[in-house]
Amino acid sequence: MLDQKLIRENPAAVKAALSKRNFDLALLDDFLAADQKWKTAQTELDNLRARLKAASKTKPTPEIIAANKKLSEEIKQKEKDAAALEEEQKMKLLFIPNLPDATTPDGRSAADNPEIHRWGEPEQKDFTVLAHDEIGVKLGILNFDEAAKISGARFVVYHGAGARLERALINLMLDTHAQSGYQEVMPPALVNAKAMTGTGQLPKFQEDLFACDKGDGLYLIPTAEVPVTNLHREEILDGARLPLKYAAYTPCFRREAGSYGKDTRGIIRQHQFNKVELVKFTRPEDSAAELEKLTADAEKILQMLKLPYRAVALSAGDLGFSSSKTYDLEVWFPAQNTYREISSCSNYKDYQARRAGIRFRREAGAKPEFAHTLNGSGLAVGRTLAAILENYQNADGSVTVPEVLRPYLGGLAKIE
RNA sequence: GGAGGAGUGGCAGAGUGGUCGAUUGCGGCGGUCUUGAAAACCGUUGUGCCUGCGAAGGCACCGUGGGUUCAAAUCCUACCUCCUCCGCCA
Repeated sequence: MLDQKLIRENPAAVKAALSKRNFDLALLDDFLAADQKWKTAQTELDNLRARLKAASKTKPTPEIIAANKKLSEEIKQKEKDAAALEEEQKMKLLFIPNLPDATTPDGRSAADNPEIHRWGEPEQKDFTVLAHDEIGVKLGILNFDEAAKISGARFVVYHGAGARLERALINLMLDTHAQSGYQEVMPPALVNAKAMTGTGQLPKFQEDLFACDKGDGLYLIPTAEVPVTNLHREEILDGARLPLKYAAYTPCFRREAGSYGKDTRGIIRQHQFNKVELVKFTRPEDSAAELEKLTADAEKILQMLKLPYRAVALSAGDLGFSSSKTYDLEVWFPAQNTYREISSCSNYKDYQARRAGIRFRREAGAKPEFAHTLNGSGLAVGRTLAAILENYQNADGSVTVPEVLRPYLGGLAKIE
């Protein structure tokens, strides 16, 4: 969330920044009004408490007790009022998105996202490349009928070399990131509401999440960003140890509400998919440079796999709710003749840190400051597999295994 | 799932109704001493919110919520987490 003092003291500047997003500025005024109400009530409450506190320290004569009793009742009522007002103020604050970074390009939608650079040249094939799902079914490594039977739409069953390829990709990614200094972690895939609030999925995006309905308050994670970022929730980190870098493989679960009709074929948009995620905790002054490095670390996987891709910068209007700056990596899909997102790398600055209470101390005795958090896919595994099925497809319907993966597949060079 | 025990400041650990934001020790920071360091000694050392240009001041926080009371770290209650034992289980 944003710093409430910043909103109070510079409402015009905050509005100007938020107006670059697709955000209803009236919500900001709502917040300011609620904030003022709460502050007034809280000040009155503090004054009453001060009176009772002083009175309670004197000897308890009957008169004093009678007077205190009255005061005490007044305080109780005021406490309820103030608590309700604070709740309202906080809730409104949680619905205000992050401010776009100064370097985030202006623009209203994905159509306005400028391309930053391209890597690799899409191979010119002298045959028609089949879509990843079509070739996957033909090769017997993807099965959508079985998935529909046991789970429903937007699920897939991997078989044989397909299952093995998915696993190989996970290992390649984790091994590579470990060598780049990321600590591998394997977190739970079920988390509580506090964690979801800390990273910004709740309260606004509840309908995008799968939730357990047995009253245990647990949600299936939509990304490893949630458990890994919340690893340090309500902590004060040692500034000397920053940046902290984590890499995690987890399955991810998304309802994909509101994406009806989009990517209904194939494994591009599934309710459950695998992803390796990179997460960093940095000092504020380092986060911009760390975003560049994190993006490069994700790109490295695509380069090792020799998959053509491009990097785009998300324009302010296309930016995720909690992000201040985001680069998307888009891999080439020959059958669709287009680049599709395979990684999203973001600098959240102190937005998640403030929600989740993630702070650090520059040195012993220094005041705690909010850390900056960043994360990015390194990469979405299913989409990587899909990209391989298309980019490495041969005229005879076989698929060559990228060289870097072969050691993970017992030397397998071709799926046929 | 059952039976017990415990959650207090960076850590350890006192505190069982008012004078407690909290004794003390360790650690941290500053200083004295020393050529320097160690030791010793002295001082200092939590977080958040609000008012204020500032100096300063006010309030809250002893796992979390609710309750009792004029007054709660302290009593009651529910929940969470951890530990020990039993059961069950991959």
